[in-house]
Amino acid sequence: MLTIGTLAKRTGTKVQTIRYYETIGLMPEPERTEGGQRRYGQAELDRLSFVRHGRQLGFSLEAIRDLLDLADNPAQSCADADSIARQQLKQVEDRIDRLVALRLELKRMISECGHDSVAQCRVLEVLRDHAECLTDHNSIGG
Amino acid sequence: MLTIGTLAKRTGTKVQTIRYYETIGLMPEPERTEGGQRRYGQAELDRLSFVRHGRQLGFSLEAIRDLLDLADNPAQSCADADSIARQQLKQVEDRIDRLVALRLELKRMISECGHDSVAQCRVLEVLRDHAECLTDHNSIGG
DNA sequence: GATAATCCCTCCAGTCCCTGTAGGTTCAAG
DNA sequence: CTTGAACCTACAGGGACTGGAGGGATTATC
Repeated sequence: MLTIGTLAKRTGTKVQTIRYYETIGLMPEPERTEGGQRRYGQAELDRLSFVRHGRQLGFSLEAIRDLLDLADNPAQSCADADSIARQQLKQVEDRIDRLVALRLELKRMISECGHDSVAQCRVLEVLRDHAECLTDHNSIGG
Repeated sequence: MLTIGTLAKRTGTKVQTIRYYETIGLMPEPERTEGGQRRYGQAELDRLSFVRHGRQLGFSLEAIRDLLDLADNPAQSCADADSIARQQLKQVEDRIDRLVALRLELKRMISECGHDSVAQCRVLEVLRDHAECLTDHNSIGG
């Protein structure tokens, strides 16, 4: 029987976040001690690990909820899970592309800077000048 | 003289977002027509492009504000801008690493799935089983 | 068995970065 | 001059947490 703090540490989650997951129905209401404190078992540890891992991988809580629903009703086909994964893969590749472009830009900014002299600092120009060519009207993320 | 809608289109921003940037002081209060509608010029287009580009590249509004402050006071050294860029680069590389790991995971999930049969669908197991090894107690981002 | 440190509880407000809606006004085209 | 799109303000909501106040429970130590 794990306390909420232990569960938090084991999964790299904040205690409040676990309680938040409970309020939105992503985590079940756990057992309580006589004093009213939450106690968790292996099932909850697994489930929270799943959630956290999904979040770290960029899934929205909504997508994670869908996957958990699939897990809770294993009699269904995995086509749904597959399509969720495919959708996610696209977004992930998009993000990687943009971040790689950013990395390049930042490296160039840093290499062109570092002279401690305004005349040679092009950080701001770089960011401004490339604004239009890179505007792709996509959502920024979040 | 550009309307807010035109500015929005040119920069891939929503109209409300531009007004929001104004309320938080990231964009200046623009000229108005007699009727009270906002009209923008090249300076605002540049500034907003800068902001959006920064956002697309993963900068927080706070970091962007810092950079804009530097741009507004060009008499300072660029050491500050440089350190902002360096900090950002680290975060970007972190995110890339995590996303690349995710991509791999997702690809494996998809390749192992697609059989439309529960017995062979390992999506959920993959996500759960790898939860602990990848827990790194880092912030998830945002 | 008392005490102190640490953890836990609820409730609620705040953060970040927008996004959407309601109800009304202005502008440009035909 | 009328229509319809675009604009205005003001405010609520959303996603995913995060932090704090004020108080109770548990555990380790003396």
